[in-house]
Amino acid sequence: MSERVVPEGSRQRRRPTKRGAVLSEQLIVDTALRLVAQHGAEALSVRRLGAALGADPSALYRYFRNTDALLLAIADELIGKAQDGWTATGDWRSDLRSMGLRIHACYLSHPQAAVLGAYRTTGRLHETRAVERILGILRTAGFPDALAVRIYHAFVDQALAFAAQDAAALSLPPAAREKDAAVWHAVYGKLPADTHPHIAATFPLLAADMRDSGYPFALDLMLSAVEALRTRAGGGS
Amino acid sequence: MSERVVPEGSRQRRRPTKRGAVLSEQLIVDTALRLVAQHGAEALSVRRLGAALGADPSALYRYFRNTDALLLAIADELIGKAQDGWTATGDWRSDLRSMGLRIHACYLSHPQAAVLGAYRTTGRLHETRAVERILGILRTAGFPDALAVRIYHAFVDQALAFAAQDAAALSLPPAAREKDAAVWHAVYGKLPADTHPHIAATFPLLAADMRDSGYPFALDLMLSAVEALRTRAGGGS
DNA sequence: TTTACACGTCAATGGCGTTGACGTAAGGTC
DNA sequence: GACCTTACGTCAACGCCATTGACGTGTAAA
Repeated sequence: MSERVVPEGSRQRRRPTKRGAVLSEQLIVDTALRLVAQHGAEALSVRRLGAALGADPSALYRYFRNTDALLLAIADELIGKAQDGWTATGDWRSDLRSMGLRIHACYLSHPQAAVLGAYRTTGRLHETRAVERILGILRTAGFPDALAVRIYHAFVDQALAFAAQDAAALSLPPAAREKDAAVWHAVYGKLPADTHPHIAATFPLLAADMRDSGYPFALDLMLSAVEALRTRAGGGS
Repeated sequence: MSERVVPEGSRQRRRPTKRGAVLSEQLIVDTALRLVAQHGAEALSVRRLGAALGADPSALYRYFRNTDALLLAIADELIGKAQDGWTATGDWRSDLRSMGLRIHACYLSHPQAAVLGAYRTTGRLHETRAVERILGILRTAGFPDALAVRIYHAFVDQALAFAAQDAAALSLPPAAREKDAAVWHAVYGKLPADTHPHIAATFPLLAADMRDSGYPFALDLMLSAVEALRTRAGGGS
């Protein structure tokens, strides 16, 4: 069997579907994002996507080898959205900080899609750009290569992991989400001090703190530690 | 339709299956964990689990309302396993460190369950015990309550987020996982220095570092930052 | 105008979770 | 031991899923 997928660049014969849609990689990814935004991650199937596009489901296999390839394309689109309009200030700490918060915020604004792609390596355009930028921030700041790489890895994984985690919680079915939230008061608020003294002693603080994401504080902790490493490693400024 | 599931406590008629197995909630959860451990995440389906138990797949619906309930039961088992045999040394930093690494490692050994359970608040026994322990470590170390709570939150979310993230990557179908790994060499190794100078300059380091989880280093960074906070906040020792 | 083939369509395969109906054997009662 | 109730294992079916090979049509190049 010869390859079914034709790379987007060398595509020339575009033929409308029965229902008049003219397909393209971009149209498919956009439609998929819209589908997920409107009906949740579980609404994303080849069959439904085909229906939303006005095409036979199997037509998608002319554009993506399988659903996994499609997922990667969607994930990369998200990474791109997160970086749109970002510019470096030259201060490594605030640059990393803004980059991290942007990734987190962007993924949270497309929670269902984030869940699907946050742990993938796409190797696509937007991803390589992000990698290059973050590595650039660190190396320009004077971190030696080996250290810059380790920090890059920890930083990126942390941003994506928190983003995926918070996105996943956001995209639970409303019933399950409310029930999970209620557990804090229903269970933790009622634990007796003799069996759970530390929870009992801090409960109001705990319940308040757990309502928001732990990411911003975790990010600042990481950046502080990195700053300490930098001065010790002999950086200046 | 009356409820199909009978709570485990009030179960009295145990009837062997055709192939001689006597089912129970515990046996099902254990078998599911074994299935995942032996044959990978994709081996966990109701039909295969039924086969592994020597029972008709639909028999499971006498014990769990649906697969989600089954997966939550499995996840709860995981929280317990992560803490089994853990004891405090009294040194807050190494206690937090071992707790974080345990959670991470335990979740990674059952990826499928970890993915589903890591962002849920169950409020069940094992979970409250873990919360109490971690808060205890921090408060005993002298952190004031408000700070202890913020650190607790960042620490736990980070451990669970990384665990879920790495577990998700692990539970990809083998084909996709290998492809993601291969991308590092196929794409990042071939980026030219004029468009991606930082990636080109650090590629061997990058490819090597990305093979492992970023969590241990991220955890150490967090602990270092916390230690700095503690001395500044006026703790002793 | 002709020709080649890209690509949308169709039909089929084998997997999945889940459900309603059914009968059998287990347990309680006498 | 006989009888009843019903829990629960089994069967068959439904509708979903991703994926694939064959087919034919319309497009674009020659």
